[in-house]
Amino acid sequence: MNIGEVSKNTGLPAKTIRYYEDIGFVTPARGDNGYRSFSEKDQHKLVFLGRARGLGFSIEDCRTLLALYEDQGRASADVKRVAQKNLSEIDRKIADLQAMRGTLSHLVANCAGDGRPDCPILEDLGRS
Amino acid sequence: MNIGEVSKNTGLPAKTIRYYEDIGFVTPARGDNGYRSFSEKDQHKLVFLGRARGLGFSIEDCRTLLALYEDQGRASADVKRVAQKNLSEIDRKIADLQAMRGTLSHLVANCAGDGRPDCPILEDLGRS
DNA sequence: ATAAGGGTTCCAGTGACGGGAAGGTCAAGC
DNA sequence: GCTTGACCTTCCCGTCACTGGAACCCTTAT
Repeated sequence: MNIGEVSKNTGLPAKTIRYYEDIGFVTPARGDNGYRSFSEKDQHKLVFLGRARGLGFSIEDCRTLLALYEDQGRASADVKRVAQKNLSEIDRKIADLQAMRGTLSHLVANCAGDGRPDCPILEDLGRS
Repeated sequence: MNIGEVSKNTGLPAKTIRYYEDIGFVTPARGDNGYRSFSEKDQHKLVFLGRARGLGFSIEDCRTLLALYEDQGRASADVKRVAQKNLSEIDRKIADLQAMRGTLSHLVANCAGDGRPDCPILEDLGRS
């Protein structure tokens, strides 16, 4: 398969697939014309990676997960540890965003949003 | 004031303050030795910027907010619009993260996390 | 005189790609 | 055979908001 078809099948942009080759996630064969020739297994890996990225795993975590995926003798504890770390990270990000959201929504609610210059948002940002 | 003191007072790293000068947020005077010499007003702006960044506003939004802050004839509607856009963006990010969190926490909960290779996390990522 | 602790500029790197240029290849239609 | 258009290739720069580090200058205290 050429990269275009793999892109369509996996939902990953061709640019991303080339990048994933650069960083060693897949190593597709090459045809005589220099085109990448992806196997089913390559495509399957890319689907795996797309899903892992979609769950917020970093590239390095994906590398670990892919290695575990291909290691029949893995311990599920190793997988779980990576996933839990990511989960904690996600929780931290949510908490950060919710703290921002709390302050900001309060300020927005109190701003008249009319033609007058008085604005609690700017007052808060500029308070001494 | 030298950059070190301003850094301490504002909580912003000196590197960040220099960067904020580069992009035109502040234009501190210079002493004979070439050192930056910050006024109270410069420092106040930096505090403002630090708070705005802390609420998730982008650099470009900060630029807009700073201009509005310094414009006595502003309309609070202009400020509110910027803030609401940021709030929407934050909401979108929270929703994305919570979707990840939902899937991931479910998978983590179902993973034994022991020495055996069976792992619902990898199974899900690799499902066909 | 020296050492510590400021300050300065400039360049490169981060994460995970995306945009776009310059060019090679392939299949279809005329 | 020629052209057209869609596809593919590599390469390099840009993103965002900084951060790290090198190489060097200035100030103050000992």
